[in-house]
Amino acid sequence: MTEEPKTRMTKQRAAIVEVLARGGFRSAQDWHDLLRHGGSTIGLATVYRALQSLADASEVDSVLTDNGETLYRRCDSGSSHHHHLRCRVCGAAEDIDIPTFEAWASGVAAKHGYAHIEHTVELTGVCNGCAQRSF
Amino acid sequence: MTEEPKTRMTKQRAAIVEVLARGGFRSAQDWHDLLRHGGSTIGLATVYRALQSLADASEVDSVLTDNGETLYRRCDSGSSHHHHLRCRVCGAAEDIDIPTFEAWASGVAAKHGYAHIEHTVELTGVCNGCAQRSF
DNA sequence: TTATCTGCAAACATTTTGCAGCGAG
DNA sequence: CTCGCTGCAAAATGTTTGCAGATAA
Repeated sequence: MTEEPKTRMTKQRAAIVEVLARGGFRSAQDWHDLLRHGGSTIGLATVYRALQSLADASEVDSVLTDNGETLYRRCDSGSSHHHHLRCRVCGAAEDIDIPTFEAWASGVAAKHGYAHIEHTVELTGVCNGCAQRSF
Repeated sequence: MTEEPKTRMTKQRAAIVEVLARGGFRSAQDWHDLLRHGGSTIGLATVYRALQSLADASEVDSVLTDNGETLYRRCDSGSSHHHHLRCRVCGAAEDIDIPTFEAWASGVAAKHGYAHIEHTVELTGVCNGCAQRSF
């Protein structure tokens, strides 16, 4: 039988969930720094493992930056598939809807004879606040 | 003064351009394997450096996979900004047009007060041929 | 000639894994 | 008591860099 191990709520995992609650996209290492900074002695590997399992459980979103780092962010649980508009300067992110995009993607795929489509859409920019600060 | 070094057409660079000509997205290491397989004794670092400089010169496209690898492909020179529909199985890729996407992206960005927008759109699937082969 | 390119190996950065002990259930 | 979780350090991966010698222009 295929039996999934059940997740235990440890102090470390709780700490991770807590810092994640403050929102924003950060790399695993950044979250780790944040935790240590807050007094935790949690290990980096543990953070990676926890973020991985949380991502599997769809409790965090993960996106890939241009330089190959993975960023994680607490996911609005219950909310289904969506995308983000992220500020390159301050890391803030808005959840955005793609009303026509999903349909469009399937359409293009079908037209080319492709099946099992997956898509990555990442929008980045400079938010209002950061724009005023920089220019 | 800022003086850009000018590119020399060496045997290795020519070999790289040649294998790139067969099309498809491949990782730097895959291109390297392909070259060695074809009798070249080119070094991996050279392949990385060449792909980098070709990418700077917009002669190759590069995309980032989910597992952090960078894939490179000869770019249809002259053709402007576009996106791809790539087969996860055989690596084939179609250039696709996004008529409404660019406009939509700017719209969403404006609505949220974001400027200097950049976007990444990557579609992957299983192409007709591979689908028949697998199922 | 001479500045760029090359191959090699070592350096890097990020993420994953092995292992012995800890601790939630 | 069990079995998953933890921290540490070591391994793995993908990419970049330093250097001495080769080579295009």
